Amino acid sequence: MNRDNDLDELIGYQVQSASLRMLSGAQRVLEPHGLSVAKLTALMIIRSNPGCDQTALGRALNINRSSAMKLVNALVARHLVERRPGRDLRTNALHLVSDAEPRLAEIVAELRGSDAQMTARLTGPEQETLLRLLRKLGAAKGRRATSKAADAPPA
Amino acid sequence: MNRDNDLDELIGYQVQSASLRMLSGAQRVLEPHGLSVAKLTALMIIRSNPGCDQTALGRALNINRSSAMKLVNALVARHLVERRPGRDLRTNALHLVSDAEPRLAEIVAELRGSDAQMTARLTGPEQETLLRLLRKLGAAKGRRATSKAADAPPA
DNA sequence: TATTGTTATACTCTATAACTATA
DNA sequence: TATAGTTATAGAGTATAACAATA
Repeated sequence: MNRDNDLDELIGYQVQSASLRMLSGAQRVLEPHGLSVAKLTALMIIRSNPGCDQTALGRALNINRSSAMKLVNALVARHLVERRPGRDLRTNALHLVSDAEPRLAEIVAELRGSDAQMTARLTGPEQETLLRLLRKLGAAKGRRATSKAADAPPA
Repeated sequence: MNRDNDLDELIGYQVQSASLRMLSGAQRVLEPHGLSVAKLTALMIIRSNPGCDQTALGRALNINRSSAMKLVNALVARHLVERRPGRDLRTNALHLVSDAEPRLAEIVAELRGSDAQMTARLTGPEQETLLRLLRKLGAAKGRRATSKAADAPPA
């Protein structure tokens, strides 16, 4: 197949292509654990913000309350997260369960291995440059990616 | 919200984050045209490979026959693509409709504008470097991203 | 009134499996 | 047998809208 393509010159398109390729590696690691990138990100956020509520988690993930609830349901079902009484009677306080921490560490280690494998084509300095440019591309300056989540205005 | 995150050091994670951010810009452009990134990519592939069949299109997009068919249905409904008789009686030959070319050109122009806007934070040389590294990251060497599409073995 | 969690419902994208016609 | 298209069905992820309890 001819892959000639007006889009190849767009950074957004190349980023998206690279993302899809690397995603497959991440999914190979995460699927056996019943996780996805979004779920793993949620776990990281909960770990860094113990006691946060579902709405705040949704805002951080750019999804709405309803979707955040489903995501938390899945993490609770996997015995990774628990809902404790929150700051008032409407609110849940999200916490990692006690043994989630080491499980998370193991998953991240596997992920690092997969990431290293998939970026082996680049030299060390190239990898550093790529990371720096990607971070610069995304460095928030008050603005956030627009989302359709009515319940999830900018964090 | 504290965004501390073990994953931020992973290239795959940064690529994915950047992809999600840039996707929102692309979607703003594509949605009014009833398109998505996958649909636009399909149009590019069909334009570069006039007469290709649906299964080949699916392979190129890493989706299976069934999904490729739905995608083509949507493009036909939008009067962008037509199915003509193929090389044998089982096969469709996919072609852009006659006026799709200028519509495509306009969409790509809009997309270029959106891309430029979203990468304005990087200098010109930085943009070139980023593009080069992303391409190097993805440069196929006989291998392809693994997919779950049973119908879509490597292209 | 506003907010949190929840439920019901729907849409998009993709997958698997089975069927039909053709090769 | 194998292949191309199709159909039916299902699952993941997300959205909107409405409701109850609480603030």
